[in-house]
Amino acid sequence: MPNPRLSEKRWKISKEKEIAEKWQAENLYAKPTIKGKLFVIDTPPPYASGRWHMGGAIHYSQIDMIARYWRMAHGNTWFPLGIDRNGLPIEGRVEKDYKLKAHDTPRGKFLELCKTTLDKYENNIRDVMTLMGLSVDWSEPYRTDSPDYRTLTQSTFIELWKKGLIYEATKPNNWCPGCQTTLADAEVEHKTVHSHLVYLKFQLKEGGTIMIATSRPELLAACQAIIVHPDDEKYKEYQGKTAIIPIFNREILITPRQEAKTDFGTGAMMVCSYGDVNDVNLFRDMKLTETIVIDKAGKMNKLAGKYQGQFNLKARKNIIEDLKSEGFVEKIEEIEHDIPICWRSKDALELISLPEFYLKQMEFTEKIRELSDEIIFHPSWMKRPLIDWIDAVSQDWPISRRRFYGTPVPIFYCPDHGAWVPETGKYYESWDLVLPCPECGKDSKGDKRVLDTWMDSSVSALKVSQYDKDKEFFDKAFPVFLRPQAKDIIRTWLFYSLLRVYQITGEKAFEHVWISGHVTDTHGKKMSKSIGNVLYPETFVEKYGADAVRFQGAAETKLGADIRVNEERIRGAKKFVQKLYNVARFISMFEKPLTEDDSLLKSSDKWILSELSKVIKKSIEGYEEMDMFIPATEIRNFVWDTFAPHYIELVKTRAYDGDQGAIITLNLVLKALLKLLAPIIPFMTDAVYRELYGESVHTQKIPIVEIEEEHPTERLKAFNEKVWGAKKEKGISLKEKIELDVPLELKLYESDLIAMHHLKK
RNA sequence: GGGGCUAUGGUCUAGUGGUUAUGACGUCGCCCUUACACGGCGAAUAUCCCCGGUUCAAAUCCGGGUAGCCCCACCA
Repeated sequence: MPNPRLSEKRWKISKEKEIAEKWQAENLYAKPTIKGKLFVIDTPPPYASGRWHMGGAIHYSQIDMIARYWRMAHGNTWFPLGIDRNGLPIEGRVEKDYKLKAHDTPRGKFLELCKTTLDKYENNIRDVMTLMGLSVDWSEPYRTDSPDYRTLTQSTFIELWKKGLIYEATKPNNWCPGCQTTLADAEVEHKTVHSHLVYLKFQLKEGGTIMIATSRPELLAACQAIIVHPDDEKYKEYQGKTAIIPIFNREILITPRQEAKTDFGTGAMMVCSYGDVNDVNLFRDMKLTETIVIDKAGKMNKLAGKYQGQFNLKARKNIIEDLKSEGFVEKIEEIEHDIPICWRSKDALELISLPEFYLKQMEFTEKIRELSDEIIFHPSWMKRPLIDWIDAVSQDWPISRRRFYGTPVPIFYCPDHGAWVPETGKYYESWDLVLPCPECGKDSKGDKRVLDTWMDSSVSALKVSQYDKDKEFFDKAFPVFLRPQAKDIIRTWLFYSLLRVYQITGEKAFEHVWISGHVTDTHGKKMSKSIGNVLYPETFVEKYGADAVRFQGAAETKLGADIRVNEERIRGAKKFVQKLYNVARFISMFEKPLTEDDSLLKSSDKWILSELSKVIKKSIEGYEEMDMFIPATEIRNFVWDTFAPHYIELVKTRAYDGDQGAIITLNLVLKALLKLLAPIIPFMTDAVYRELYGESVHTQKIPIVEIEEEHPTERLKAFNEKVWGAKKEKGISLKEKIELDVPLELKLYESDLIAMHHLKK
């Protein structure tokens, strides 16, 4: 056996590290210089508030596959990186890690702790990204908490303020008692809880009683009306009468309103500030006076009388007891209903009125729907959740947060001239800053609040396209080629990005949007620390290599579906990487062919090349749809089911004899396979390509279809299987001779078949 | 209450009108055939969720269910 040029018998996964370093040294993934259209990827800036698990590793590997393919197929691709560092998650992490409360800690000190903690997690993310072989350009990562990035956020704020799209208003909004801040609707999740529906008798001033059902009896003190449906015969005579609130003995009016449903509870409903959004609307429409009885910590305030100081759940329990003992309770039903909770802390939300800044979005929803029709979604049905959310948007976006680690609201207050905004293009640490009023020069203090972190990340498309830095680059890069992201942030990151970028540029932010499912554990369960099913990438990379982890990430499920991490499958992927290496090693035994002259090719050679052409075509189609499942499985099946067992066996003898046709073909196929798989398994393919062909595979062009001929592939395979079966049946070894005729339709390949099977006539 | 996705051998999965229904893992035989035993050859294992319909023909199209996951929605 001749010496293979690939000397190592096995592919050593420890080589992945060397290769990654080589990529760095050669600066392979640098920002393209400007010529023609630029393909910029609006990489999701990972949030640096915790150790990265398999979810991040696989998600970003998939994005990397798109980036690598696009670079090889279309050139001019830039895969930058940002790190998201603003907002609640890091504050929560710091409060937990250091066992303190942000509101009780000096602001400067707290911000410093956030920074250090962020750096720690950011390093972990970078390590994992390097480990996974991401082809990001590390040279200029942006951080959303850097003065540079925050300048962009503030400048866009100032622009929109001047356009009149931002205003301050006091209206009831989602309040998280745990995080001590207002939240946007997009940050609200729902949870089903067991609760009680309490039927209460209200005395009427005019005599008699009316019964209402409520799940929030602790809000009785805030009750301002009872409504009944205008057509409800049961309550016709009650309309306009006055009821007396139990315990608090305040008088309220019974009013007919369409909103009351005759078939729920008793048909009569109390309206309090604020049990839910329905109440908010009724207060507004009926011009009721709001009475807030729950404070910002979630405790009852002094308006709640004897219940003051109790958390609302506790107060609810107590008031039910009191109502019972005073004979107001008719009955109590067990119910299940959904309550709004905070996306971060999972605390139950209250509706509280506070002055906040709002960004107008109601008047833009129609436009965003139109823009979304101009964007190609991968997969197409993922547009649905976005449209659903657009339809669900019901109020403007509250963008100010009563928190600390965020971009400060760039608003200053002159004692004489009121709120004003400074010039764009600079960073303002407003909470710690006093500026002279542009009108009168008087000291103007900055606002103490910060912006919703989505105000920062929603302009990432502008950041990566150099909107604020490089006009020439921006013109070539905008709208941004691709927004890849996970499905759980459609209503936040995707929606807000489309909104904000449109408000600034008047255009769609992206040409393509690629949305992936969740990465789950082996059983399809979301990974979570409390369940204890969290898997970390380092373990798998160490055992099977990043190539194998990536391959399973590509070959596991189709576009948009959830991805299950499965160790068995990663092991299977490792086998495939090894199999391909073995094929390459076999081919490397023969001297590199001097020409690629196709007049030297035999029928068998043309057969495998036309099979290869089909695989290339299908793979490219898959890659263009950004669905790596297609190339991964197509190529895998081709290598394992066609190329290795049939073609290689067919031409082995010829190749050992030094036949150029066979050797040229083997190399052509190998090169094509390495290139086609390079986006998915970048390490092994690069090592082999460099060793055999002297260049990096990642700087190659994706191959195009070369030969298309009709060949009886299935019959060829069937014949081989027939011979193997026959030898097996006779109990003879494969190298023994056997008497069999080559069928007529396979005459073209007769000489190879005879040599392969040791046929005799 | 509305919507999306999914439903195929023990497990996972391919398959958008005609196939002996793919492949992987696992199981069971046989084999170190000069790239590969992390391999090769072969075997067993499927009422293609249920009920109707369209069609010469349905896993595949249509209607209606059921189950799981997810999203949206003010049932007090």
